Amino acid sequence: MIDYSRLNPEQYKAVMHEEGPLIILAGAGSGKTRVLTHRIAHLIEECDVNPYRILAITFTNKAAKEMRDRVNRLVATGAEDVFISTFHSMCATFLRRDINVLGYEKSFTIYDTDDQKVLIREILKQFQIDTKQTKERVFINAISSAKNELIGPDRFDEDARGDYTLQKIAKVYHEYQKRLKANNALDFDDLLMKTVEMFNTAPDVLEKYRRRFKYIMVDEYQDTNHAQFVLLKQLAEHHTENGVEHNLCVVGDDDQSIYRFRGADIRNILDFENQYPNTTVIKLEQNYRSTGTILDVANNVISNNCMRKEKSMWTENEKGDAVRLLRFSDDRDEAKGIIGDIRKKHEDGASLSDFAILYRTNAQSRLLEEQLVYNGFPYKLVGGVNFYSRMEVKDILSYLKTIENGLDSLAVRRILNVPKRGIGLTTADKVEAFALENQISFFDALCEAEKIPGINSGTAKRINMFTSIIQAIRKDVAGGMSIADLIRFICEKTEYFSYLDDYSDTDDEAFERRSNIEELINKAVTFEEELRLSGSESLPLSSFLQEISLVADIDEMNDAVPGVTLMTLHSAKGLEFPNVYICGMEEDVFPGRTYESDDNDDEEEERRLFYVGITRAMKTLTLTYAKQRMLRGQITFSDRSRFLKEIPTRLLEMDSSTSGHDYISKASRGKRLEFEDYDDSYGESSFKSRRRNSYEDNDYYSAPSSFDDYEAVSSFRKKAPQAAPSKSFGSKDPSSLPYACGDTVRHPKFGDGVVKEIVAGGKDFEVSVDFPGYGIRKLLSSFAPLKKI
DNA sequence: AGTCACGTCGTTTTT
DNA sequence: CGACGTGACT
Repeated sequence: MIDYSRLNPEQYKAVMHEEGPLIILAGAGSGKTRVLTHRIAHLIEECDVNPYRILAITFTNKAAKEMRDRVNRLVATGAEDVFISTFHSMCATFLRRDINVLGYEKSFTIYDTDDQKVLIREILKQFQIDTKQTKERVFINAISSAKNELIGPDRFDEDARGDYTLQKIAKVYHEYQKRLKANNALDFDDLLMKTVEMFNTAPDVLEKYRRRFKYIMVDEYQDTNHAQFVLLKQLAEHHTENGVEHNLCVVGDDDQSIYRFRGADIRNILDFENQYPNTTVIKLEQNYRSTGTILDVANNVISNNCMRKEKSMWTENEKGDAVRLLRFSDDRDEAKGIIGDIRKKHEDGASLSDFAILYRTNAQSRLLEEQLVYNGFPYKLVGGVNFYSRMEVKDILSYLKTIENGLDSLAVRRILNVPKRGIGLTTADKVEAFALENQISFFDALCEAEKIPGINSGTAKRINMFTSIIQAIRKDVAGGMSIADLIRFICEKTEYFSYLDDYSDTDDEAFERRSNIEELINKAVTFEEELRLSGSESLPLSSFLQEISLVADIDEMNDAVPGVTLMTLHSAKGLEFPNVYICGMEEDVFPGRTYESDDNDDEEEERRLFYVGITRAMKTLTLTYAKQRMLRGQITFSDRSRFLKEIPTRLLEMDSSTSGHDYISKASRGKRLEFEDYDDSYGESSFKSRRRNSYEDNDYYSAPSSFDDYEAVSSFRKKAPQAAPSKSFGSKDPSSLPYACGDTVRHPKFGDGVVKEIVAGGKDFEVSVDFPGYGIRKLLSSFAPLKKI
């Protein structure tokens, strides 16, 4: 029996809704995930629906995992049969089964943005297009948005008539698709577009899914694009003997639509009722997350948008603290101030995991990280350089791809001369030309290297070395080697580690790169274990490659690891934290440059982003800005964000120690701040005194205050996350390790864990450590940056 | 073929 | 400022 007692009347109504289209307009913090999970549970437990016939689509893998866990807790059995997935993974799964109707191999690989860039670059070179005139970005963006609109190269061509630039793009688009197909690869946008295409081409395939999925649920509907809209329309026609029914339930909040830049079409949510007649509309307007004050701020800000469905969020929660607005002289002071503030609260007993610092662009994380490291605070950074796009990881993945699917020329080309084999660019180009001419793949051309004109026997020999390594590995894989062993095998055969040593500038860097490979091996182990447990019959290697090409940064976040969370406002969507800081509240930072046009749409999207940020906060919200900031290498002065003016002053508290003036208490009293009144331009002297004023009175505060100190921090930063290299390298005696069984150790990535077992192997020791939230990890003592604590 | 040094350009945001 | 690509040199 399911417990519905914690649902409010609207939530209950949504949960009980069974047949027919349903749109749930769920404001921030209104418990929409609770509604979705309860609805799934209700269908399974009380309506006797086979879980296998329910499809739930989320925005990220993390959200999907969370949803599955929660459904699991609600229903007795069957939760694992519900198809819970992201749009992209779902499409990849569908395509794996039937993409052959479009003339692709089922073993297709998925190209990430880097691969995309490489391919586009090659094409531009081939066509001798001057990238100074039209930058490659333009091509990538144009192709991507075309695909999101389901416009193929031919349609694009037709539409481009009369426009020189568009025609140029059309030509590139054609070639791009041709090459993708030749490489048996799909890019992210293809996953959606090709699925729609597959359904159009093979109605029987579509019918299979239409019959299967009787109930479809979509989260974050406001961020769907046209392709996703069409895909849903295709899928949601469930045929019964009485005709067609649309058991499509979408959940969204137009105020939280923040992905217009990547094709999200807000009209999908605004027009849903017109698209599906007889739609039931339910609004969830009670907020359970934030204090009254925070919600009040959010409502005030978002009310400045015109393009929105009217709704008003309310809460029964207490009013809580005022929202703080802190001013700093520059970006470094801002970082110091925020971390100092967290430190204060932490010493008063708050857990570091309760804090999140949000910013507009990833570049803003650096100074914050510096301060966190300086203070010795653990932190979790979401975004930035993706783990899977690190050079060494991409290298290994390219080996895996080559072994799995020799058609992916991009992967083959990448590793052809990695580690160095004396096969240069000119040779690779000759091979490519030969492959093109003879209509064979790049790899097959390599196999016939001696036949390629212009390649001497010496070079051909070296090429043969490469191809025979690949073929040797392929043979061993057929013998049923695990992915983890396969990676180790690749590293061994190619002497990859010694290549890394040569390649890296410092020992630290080499160490870091090795650790990343270790980490990849760990991920492979975990993946294969899960795959085995789930009883899936899909091929481990290809599903592994698919899975990792579809992980988002946010998916990698682990809630069990303690620490301050750092991420962009975009990544923060769907999350909540007791204490939230939003930094860089300045014009040209947030909102970012919208100089192109006076387009209100851009401003409104930025405002929604701000709204998303505000509504992440449960207890306290702190907004900060700096008068002066380093922006792409230039010191720039900027004004406060226009959004700050939209917050009534009665809800704000300005820190007088940072402002240096007591403007607020006098100026406020119910009316809005007129920021122009406070011209806070100040000279060097006040800059210094402010600096002193801010935090020096805190006797525990010891962040660097001079440039020299800062230099010390930088070098410290480099070393801090890593433990001293193990002195036991080469030794066989476990007691020479700085830790032993039962000790608690710290890992920069996994946090704290307990050493379970130490086994001597090869040159060093394999240490098993139980990290809460990650499970037991096997690490090599000479690689793993473990530190006893 | 591989290395080094210089120039350029750039920043949203992400599946 | 720093990453990255191009070009000249060994």
